[in-house]
Amino acid sequence: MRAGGPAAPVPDRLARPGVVPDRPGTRASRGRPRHRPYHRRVPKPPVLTPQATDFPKWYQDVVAKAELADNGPVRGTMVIRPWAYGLWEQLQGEINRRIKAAGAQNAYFPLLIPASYLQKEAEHVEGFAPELAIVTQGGGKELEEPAVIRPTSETIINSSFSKWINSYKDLPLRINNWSNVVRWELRPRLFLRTTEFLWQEGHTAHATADEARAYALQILEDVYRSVMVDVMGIPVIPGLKTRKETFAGAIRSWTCEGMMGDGKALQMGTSHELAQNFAKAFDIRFQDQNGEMQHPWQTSWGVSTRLLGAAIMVHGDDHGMRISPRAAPTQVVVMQLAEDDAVAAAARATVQELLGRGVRVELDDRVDRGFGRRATDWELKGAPIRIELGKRDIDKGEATIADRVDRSKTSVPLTELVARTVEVLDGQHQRLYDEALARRTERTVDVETVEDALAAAGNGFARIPWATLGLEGEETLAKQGVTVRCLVGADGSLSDPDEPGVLAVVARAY
RNA sequence: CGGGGAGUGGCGCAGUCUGGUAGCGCACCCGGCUGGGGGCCGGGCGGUCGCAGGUUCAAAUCCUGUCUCCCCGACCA
Repeated sequence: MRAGGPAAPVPDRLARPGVVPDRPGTRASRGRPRHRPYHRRVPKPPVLTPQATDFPKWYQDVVAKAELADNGPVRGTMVIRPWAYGLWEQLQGEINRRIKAAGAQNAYFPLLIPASYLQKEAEHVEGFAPELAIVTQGGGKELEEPAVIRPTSETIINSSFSKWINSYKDLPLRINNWSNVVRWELRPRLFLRTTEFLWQEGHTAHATADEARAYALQILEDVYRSVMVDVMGIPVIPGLKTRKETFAGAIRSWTCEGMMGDGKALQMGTSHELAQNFAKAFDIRFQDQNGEMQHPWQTSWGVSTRLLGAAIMVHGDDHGMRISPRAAPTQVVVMQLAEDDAVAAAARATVQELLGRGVRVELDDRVDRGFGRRATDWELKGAPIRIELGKRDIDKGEATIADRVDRSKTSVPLTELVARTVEVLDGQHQRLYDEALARRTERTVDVETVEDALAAAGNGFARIPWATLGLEGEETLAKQGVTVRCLVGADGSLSDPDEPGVLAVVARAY
């Protein structure tokens, strides 16, 4: 940086390779089509591979320019800014509703956990010990027993479960906790792996192993996959984690894996079968119908603010974020373009009408800012639709609908404005999903050898028979930075590794 | 821990090699013009140069030490 004299001018656009900055510039305004792309055609960006250094750069640019998050003062911590937090709140709402529909209740457990609790489950402590933050002082005095800042809450929640569960009539017990947790990760990345992150963690206890397993899968399907697919518009692969990737203390971990814009995988949510491991460690027992004492069978499951990272990396384009209207904190931004009473009145009326239709709408009347700045800001944030209302429009009895998904603009009569807006809004989710699915399909290949899997993982996902890969193959790949993301049945179903025909999905991952 | 890079107004940087009045862009404030894609003109506010010590008449700049942050990899929601 300092060696070569003045740095080359960097275009103030999001830096993505091969993209000519598309300064809108002059454009003939006469005889323009009613539906038009509003950017000069630019060459498609080259296919980004996981090895390319540009995607992480692009990601960081989006996070900064769309004002999603800042680094906190302590390494790895994150300030979540309003737009990103608004998105999180939307996701929380959708997740919360589904969790409750699945029969779980919300409760809250403490941030601080006695250090000894972590010790009680051998694999669990081994898995988390390296990344614990530990409080050794309180009130100016050395604590008799250090307190761990929760990295996850299995231990403290199960210590309560042991008090709450006595009879088979107390089962199933299904508790969810919205919280923040701290894991001292080696390399933090905003949203994807921060030292502190927000999440929900569900913890349940059941009378039988089958019931516990069914519930873990129910959460995976009805809560996680549903929110990712139906709300965020992100196709995911539900599957089983390999032994190597299983949660510390669980016997099976299920995952929803998503493919990011550069072909890398991201684990977007997990659901674990804990068997009786924690029940034994915390002496949770119930008396069954026959009067026998038994340990319950348990699950735990969680999704975190990492989902926001996925939202950015799956749908983002050269102009910033794109968000499904089902998840967007604001679905429609009504832009008042001129300091003019008629325009202002029309803008306010449009906002009111949209509110009446149940649309999350925001008025942008910052007429003291240049139009370009305002439009670009909303585009970076990925607001699904902008309605542009200026004097020209009003005089003609029209308004402009700007669609963030394909960056098209359409002039519509004011009388049809709200109906057309809702129509466009309704179609956006599917278009985003289809785009992401098409990319994943294009970048997923079936292979038969470890070498081919390794090569293919440079571009996206590779599927290889688990019987062919095996534990050895998994190790070989891992040394090259390629991991088995999950195991799926040949027909895409959830399967056990022992079943014939099971496929391993391998990829590089975040 | 290994490999790179950086600490200079709020943000991004130049200045360091060759010591000598701390600069630029953006942002911000004021006034005006503009307003359909990151606007224009004019006027302003704002800096103990990461920290500590040393050399020197004089240190952002040279020397020694130290701290922190960022990026790439190993760990992981």
